[in-house]
Amino acid sequence: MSVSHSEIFDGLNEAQQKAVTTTEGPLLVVAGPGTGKTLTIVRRIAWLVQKGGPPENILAVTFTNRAAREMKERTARLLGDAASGIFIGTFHLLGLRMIREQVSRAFILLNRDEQAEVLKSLMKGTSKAVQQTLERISRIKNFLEEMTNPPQPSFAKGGNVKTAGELKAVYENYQAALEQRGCLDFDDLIRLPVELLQDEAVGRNYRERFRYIIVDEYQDINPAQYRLLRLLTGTSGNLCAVGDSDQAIYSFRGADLGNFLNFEKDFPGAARVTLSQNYRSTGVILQAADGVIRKNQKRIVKQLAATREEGKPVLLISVPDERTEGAVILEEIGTRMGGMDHEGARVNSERTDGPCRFSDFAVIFRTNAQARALEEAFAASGIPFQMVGKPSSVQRKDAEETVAFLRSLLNPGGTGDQPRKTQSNAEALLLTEADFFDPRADAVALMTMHMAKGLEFRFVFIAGCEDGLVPCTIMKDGVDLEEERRLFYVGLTRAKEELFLLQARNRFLYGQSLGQKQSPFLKEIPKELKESRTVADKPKKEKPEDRQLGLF
DNA sequence: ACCATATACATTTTT
DNA sequence: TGTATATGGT
Repeated sequence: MSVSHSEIFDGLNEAQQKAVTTTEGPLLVVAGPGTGKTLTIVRRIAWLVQKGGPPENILAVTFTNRAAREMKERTARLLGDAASGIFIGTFHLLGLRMIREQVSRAFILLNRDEQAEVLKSLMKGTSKAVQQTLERISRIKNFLEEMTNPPQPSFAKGGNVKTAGELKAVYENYQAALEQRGCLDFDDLIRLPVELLQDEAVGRNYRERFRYIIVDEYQDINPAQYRLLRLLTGTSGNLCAVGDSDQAIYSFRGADLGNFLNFEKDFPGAARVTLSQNYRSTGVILQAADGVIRKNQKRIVKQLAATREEGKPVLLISVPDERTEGAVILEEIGTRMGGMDHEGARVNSERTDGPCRFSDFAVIFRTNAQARALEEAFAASGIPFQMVGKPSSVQRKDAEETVAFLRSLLNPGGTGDQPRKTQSNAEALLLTEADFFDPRADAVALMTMHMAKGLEFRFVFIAGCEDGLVPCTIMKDGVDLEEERRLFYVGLTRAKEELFLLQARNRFLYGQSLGQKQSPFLKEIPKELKESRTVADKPKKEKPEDRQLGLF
């Protein structure tokens, strides 16, 4: 084949090499942030191909289109044509393909609004009640809830709770309606393949085809995805589970960290490789992050080792309110960008780390409600920024038009004889708003901690490091503190060079003021790693940021 | 059918 | 605080 031994192992450390070459039997790859996880997976795929097996035997699944795209591109770059036979894609794309192969090529995939429309016609109640019922149907389809279970207390507040019997009836009506219209919802893309694989012949077919399975972000799989994998793998199959217990941040949606923690019990004889060499962050950032995450109990412990310099201390900045928070962030960005000449080219960049681009900066926060103040500050400054996960109005329109067009091509009662173009385009329906984030756009990225996973930036600002927000306890009690800590950890470990943690002493959110106390997680960062700065309550008559902002 | 006003309410969300 | 839904008047 086209790829050489040295190309596969070039630049890999020992652990990465082991993760690449341990191909037979179950394998758990514990991959901390910035440890070359994707590189390792890509090289593993190359190794499997180089060993001579058909590329069709390889299945690599991820959660996001973003991750799948990256993996696909890098694999193609390394392997060329040989890469085309490998399945690299999201769980949902895999399910989609299986349904096409086994059931039908012509069906319509319903988005959330369309689901609601279908359900609305089948039940009485407010649209809120419809949403809640939809949520329960989704939980059932993902095996998070039994159909016969009594209603969860968390659903009781809407006042439109269904008994188990009522729910069952609505569920069945809903499914019948989908079937009648030739529709599937997103959950069906996993649920239905799980059902199909129960069939002995179908199961055997796919197990023989997918001899080598790689699953990225294994810590975030939910029960439905777990079942799918189990059915594809069999008991002694070659399942390579890659993930990090410390970055499990989707349990609120049914992701079950237990799958990751118990992998070795679950798959007896499993080998384990830990990738702990970190190539992303400074030593200080890694130690700070470790100081926080080590407080968690539910984890597979690993000690990240820095390969970069120690770096600057983490800067804790206390500001009077959320407006100052934005201003301080802008000021720090301005300082690092230096001035610009008339053409917009940057001048004055004598940093050893190279000149900065706007895209080297990210502002990360816990709740979307915080975005407004920051967005306003950025908009007023003229510094280019993009909200990750929220497409601009132009992008939204684009996406809507594309989806509408694609839908117009699909005939519900189709014979299954769709033109090829339509078939592959239909996969574009799996695209999500997050896929419109353009990493090459030279703009500061603003996003929630959840959206930040998998990304990295030279300079990271975490806004709203206050008790009540980090961890986020203002809305609900009984918050999973460990998950909140992981979320903060994800935020911290996005930073390559400098990390800023901002705390507003007063913050107006949801019509009330918060933020007297700083986040308890800040105390978990060893004090020798941090430096504090306080911006006084009353700024002087001329705000310092005004001068700096004027440049842009 | 429409608009104005009241009132409830609020995390995170890969597909 | 703001939004989104509910209500009440015309």
